[in-house]
Amino acid sequence: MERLQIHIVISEELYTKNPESSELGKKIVSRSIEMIDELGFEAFTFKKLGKSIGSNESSIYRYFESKHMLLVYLLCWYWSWIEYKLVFATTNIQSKEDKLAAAVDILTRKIDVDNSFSYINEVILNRIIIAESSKAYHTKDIDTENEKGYYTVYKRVVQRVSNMVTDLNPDFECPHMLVSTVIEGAHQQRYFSEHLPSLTNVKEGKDTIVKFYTDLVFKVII
Amino acid sequence: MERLQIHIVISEELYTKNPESSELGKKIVSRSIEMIDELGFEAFTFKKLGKSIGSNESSIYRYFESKHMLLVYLLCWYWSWIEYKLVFATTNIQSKEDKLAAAVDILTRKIDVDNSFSYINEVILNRIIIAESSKAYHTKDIDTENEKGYYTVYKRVVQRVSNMVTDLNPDFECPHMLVSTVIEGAHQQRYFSEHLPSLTNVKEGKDTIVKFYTDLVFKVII
DNA sequence: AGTTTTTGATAGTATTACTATTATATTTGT
DNA sequence: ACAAATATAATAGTAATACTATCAAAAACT
Repeated sequence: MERLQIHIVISEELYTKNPESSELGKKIVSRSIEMIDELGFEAFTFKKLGKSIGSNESSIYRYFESKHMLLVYLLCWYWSWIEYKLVFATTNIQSKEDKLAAAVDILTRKIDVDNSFSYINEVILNRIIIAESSKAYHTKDIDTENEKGYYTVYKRVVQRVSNMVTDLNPDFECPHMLVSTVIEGAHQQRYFSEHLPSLTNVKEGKDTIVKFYTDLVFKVII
Repeated sequence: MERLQIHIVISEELYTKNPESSELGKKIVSRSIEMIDELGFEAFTFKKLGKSIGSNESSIYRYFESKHMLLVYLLCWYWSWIEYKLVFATTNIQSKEDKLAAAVDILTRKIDVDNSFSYINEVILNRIIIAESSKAYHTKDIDTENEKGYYTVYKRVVQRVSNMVTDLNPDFECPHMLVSTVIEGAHQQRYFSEHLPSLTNVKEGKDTIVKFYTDLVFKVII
């Protein structure tokens, strides 16, 4: 991908102090991604993180109100990044079909090395999103948090792809449903293929998941 | 539905003492369903449950090793119950299309009152499955737990419906993927329609979700 | 050099997710 | 009816979690 001086801006409501504003902040974000991946979200704590980066628990709380908010921050970062990739990959594509196919590819493909953003490992972040993101919004606070706009970026990604669906078939009644099914389904299938393989049909080598959902989308919207 | 003297049997590995073997055990299960629904899985504790049923924390631990295992138990119960409904609703249907449609209906429909099993409220249990079940298998212990057979029933449900798909189209390559996408997708959409409505297109009254996934299945397997 | 800001260290709190022990009911077998 | 077996309740205790509060030390900026 083209190397640009771009920068992902995260809504102020998601942090207490902007982690991008200091070395410590960036370290918190980058190391937390690794640790959540290693330990799982439940076993991950700010105390362990502090110890691991040679800092203090209390310092981390100055950046993020709670580990829940850190997870929401990571989610938002991830979807902002996907949105950027999505827009980049679909502009200037004339054919509506090709455009939608490119979008589905971005949403369902396995993330491979990407160094656009120095201190964030997108490959690991992608694993976290797959394994842990449902824990962010399956809480009793979802409604107030949604009102505060914590999930705006994700919703915007769904909206963008829904528009491509509607462009192709203006009569299709459930574009959002289709797109969120594809996004969540693809993540789910990646998880299943590793841990509950009998719930899936992933074959070695070729990317069955991308093919399956691309095929699904075009068959459904006809 | 026909009233039968049937009984859902849960694998012994999922409990320390069978909750069906005593009044207290049944109370633990039925009240835990209500409380997890009210408080959410995180805020639900055995101490609160004990207090609420006029029993003691330590007594509950004699039935379930942990609240995680209680959740796994509930999941298993739920899928056993769905499997029973599934088999009941699809036997003796001659047409392969109708059979699959009946199966998809069972998997995606909103649960309404069912009193076959006295002490378990299936409507609330269904809400728990939708909101909390992902927390059961998104843990670092998934692989060992899967080996122990905690998710066998769920996998069997997917297998049964996959067989119906293959019956209709033996060349279709990803029946498991399709079926698990439908099951998880339908749950997800019900949750979204209540909490993140812009990710879905659910309309008042008619059951958009059932229609959407039924349509999807038949279009995809052609 | 002085002030502000940032970080680190320590302590403390309420709660959680348990385990262990002992006492008290309740059930059951004879 | 009574002892023995079993189930339940009450209490205490532990290590860890998810924080908050306070204060001192270090960096950074002016």
